[in-house]
This record gives sequence, C-alpha cells and structure tokens, in this order.
Amino acid sequence: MSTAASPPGRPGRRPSTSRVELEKVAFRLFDRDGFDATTVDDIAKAAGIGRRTFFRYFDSKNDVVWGAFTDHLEYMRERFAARPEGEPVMESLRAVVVDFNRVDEGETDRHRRRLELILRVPALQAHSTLRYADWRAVVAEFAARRTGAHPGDLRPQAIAHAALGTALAAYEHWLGGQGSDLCAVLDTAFAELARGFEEESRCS
Amino acid sequence: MSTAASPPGRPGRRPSTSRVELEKVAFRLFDRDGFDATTVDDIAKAAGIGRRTFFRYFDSKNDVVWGAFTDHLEYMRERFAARPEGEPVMESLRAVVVDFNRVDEGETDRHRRRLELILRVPALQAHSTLRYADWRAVVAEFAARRTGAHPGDLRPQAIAHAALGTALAAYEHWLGGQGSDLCAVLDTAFAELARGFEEESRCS
DNA sequence: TTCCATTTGACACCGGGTGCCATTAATGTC
DNA sequence: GACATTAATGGCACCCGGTGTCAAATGGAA
Repeated sequence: MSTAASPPGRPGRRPSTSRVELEKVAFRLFDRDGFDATTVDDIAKAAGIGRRTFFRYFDSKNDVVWGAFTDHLEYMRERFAARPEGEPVMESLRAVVVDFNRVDEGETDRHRRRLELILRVPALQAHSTLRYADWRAVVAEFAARRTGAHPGDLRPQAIAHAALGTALAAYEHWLGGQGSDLCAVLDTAFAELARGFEEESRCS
Repeated sequence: MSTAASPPGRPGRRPSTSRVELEKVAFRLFDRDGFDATTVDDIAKAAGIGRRTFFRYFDSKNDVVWGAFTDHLEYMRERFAARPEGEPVMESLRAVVVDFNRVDEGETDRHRRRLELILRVPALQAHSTLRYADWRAVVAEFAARRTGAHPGDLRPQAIAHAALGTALAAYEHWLGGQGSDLCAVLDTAFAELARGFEEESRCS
C-alpha cells in the first residue's frame, strides 16, 4: 500500500509516498470534513505516514492545495517570452493566462475543488496572496519588458493587479455558474478587460 | 500606570488598558525585535496585562497592525457616495483614495511603520489579503453603481483590483523614496492609472 | 557484510489562538 | 454596610501548525 513509485537505482531509503499521493488523500479529507476541520495529523494518519514526514513533503498544510503551482509559473514565463514582439500587451496576456489555466480533462474536477478551496477558505485566501505575488511578478515582468519600464513601476504593477483581479473574477464566475468551460470564461473576461478599460477613463 | 481612560459611570470593572495603548506598546516591540520575533506574551507582559486579555482587545497578533482600519472603510464608503454623480469614475476614485490615506501630521510616522510592516512581513502580507478584500469590495461597489453593473461583475472587480494595485505600488514607492508626501504620490499614481490604461489597449 | 546515503518518525518544544471559570472591580439598591 | 449585578481580568488547560533533533529503518554499492 505504501510503496511509492520507487525512483531509479539511487542509494538510500525510498520515499514511502509522494506529493500527488498525499494530495489525493488530503483532498478526500477536505471534501469530507472541510479544510479547517482536517488536521495535519488526520492527513498523515490517513496516508499512513508520520506527522513529521508530512512536513517534508509540504512546507505547510496550505501548500497542499497549490500542487505544482510554482513549477507552472516557469512555464508561464516561457509562454510570455514566446509571444510575438508586436502583439498588443493585453492580447498576449489573454492568450497566456488562458493557456495557463488549461488542464487535462481528467484534472478539471480537482482543479475546480482546488479553486473552490482557495477562493472560499479564509486561511487559504490569506495564504494565496503569497502565491499571487509570484504570479503577478511574472505578469509585471512581461508588461514591463513590453512597455520599456521596470517591473516595479506603476503601469506594470497596475496591469498585473488588474489581470489577477480579472482572473479571480472569472474563477468566481466559473465556480458560481454551472459547468461552462473555464478557458472560455477567462477568454471573454480578458477580452472585456481590454475593451473595458479603453472606454473607462473616457465616459462616465 | 495601568489606569485606562475610565469611561463614564458604567457598572462593572473598567478596562485596564485600550487598543491604542496596546498598539503603542506593540509597535515599540516590533520596532525593536521585529514582528515575528515579538510574541504575544512579550506584548502582554510589556503592557502589564495577561496574555488572555490581549486577545480580548485584538482577534489576532496580526490585527494589531491594522488599527481602526475597518472603521475607516465606512468613512470611505461615505466619501464615495458624496462624489458628484457625473464625475468620471477614475477621478472619483483618485479623490477618495487620496483622501482616505490622509493622516494627521503626528500620525504619519506610525502610518509609515504600519505600511512597512504590512508590505514587508510575509505573515502580514498574507493576512492583509482579507483586509484588502473589504477595501476592494467598497471600491467595486462604487464602480458598479456608477457603471450600472453588479459589484461581482468583471469590470468593477478589475477596477477594484487595479486600484488596489496602484495604491500598493504607490505605497512601495513612498516607502522606498525619501519622505515625499504620500498623498502626492497617490495622486499622481491614480492620474497615471487613468491615462495609462487609456493608451494601453491601443498601442503595443 | 560493511559502508554510505537517504528517508522516516518519534519526541520535545514553540507560538498563536480558544473555551472555561473563578476572581476582581465597579455600579447601584436595600 | 451587606448585597446583587455587570464587566473586565487572567490563569489554566487544551488544540493545532510548524520546527529542531536524533536514532532507527531502508536500500544500493563496495
């Protein structure tokens, strides 16, 4: 039961489980009891490992929810770099963000529960800020490069924040509505963002 | 030493201190030892109260930093309501946000240290999300009313997020630079925001 | 078998936060 | 002055997340 995917012929004892395995166990408990009511001890016990070991797989209980987010960020950075130089900023943004949120068919359910937790559980809302900051940094970096500014400057920062806000609003909409495609929602959301702000400062 | 401003002739024992008093004590310790290294016990001991009592004044250690923020939000809502109906959204926004950040001459130093903590200490960055959410809700509510949308809709949300991002960028700039006036920084920041996005979706 | 690298998990500890409850201090009444 | 009432206090035990330490378990290589 506890034999993990034993990696190649490397010396030393083999891990007794894996991040994904732990994630599955944890999500099952989160579904059943809620995030707050599930203790790390519960997860460890359900996974058949020691509490201490859990913290070797994840830095914190919060981190379980985020899966391989950090790795994905690097991918997002690459996608930005791959966009044609002349493309309007907002359009690149739309393409990359939509692509960033595309998940395998089988994963879409997990993705939904993931977002549900992140957006609804206060402890995770708080924690998510730190992750969002990294996400925004990638966006700001891109926006800065395109507009010839520094990532810390006002415009890139505002763009990054607005992009994040748009994505979050789209997530909310997707979670609220019944089953429409997330990518489609994001796509229209970012299209509206570009149009929206264009009018914004002109009319009432 | 511990006699607080004894309120009127109300029955029952009088509070032995006050939120502001505790805040002062705490900030002194934060300055000296840093936020993380300062325990609640330290604060309680320095204030001459029990640890348990501390948590009757503040819901959490994090909350100490935020002072009367929640009360201020109601004031901000009023200011929005007081803006002339025909004024451009971005302009109302600028006026209100700038006004919201105006503090008494004597308080400006505390305000600075407050922002410094919120923006730099990870634990507080995370916690701040929950406060920002309330702030954004007020902005989104206003933006929605003006544009005839729902606060949860995309445009108000994007505006609120962009406004928050702009404010944060301005704070950062203010903290980094030497002593220029915060309100001035915010003012130009929001002016740029309106101009910036106007060009944004048109050029590269 | 021996050596070495690696993971494991038990244990003790810290710090934030909460429920409980007896105690203390203030008021007003008889 | 004795008494109930009201409110704040603070000690205590407890939960939970997170960390440092260290001996033991595991498996490959010599």
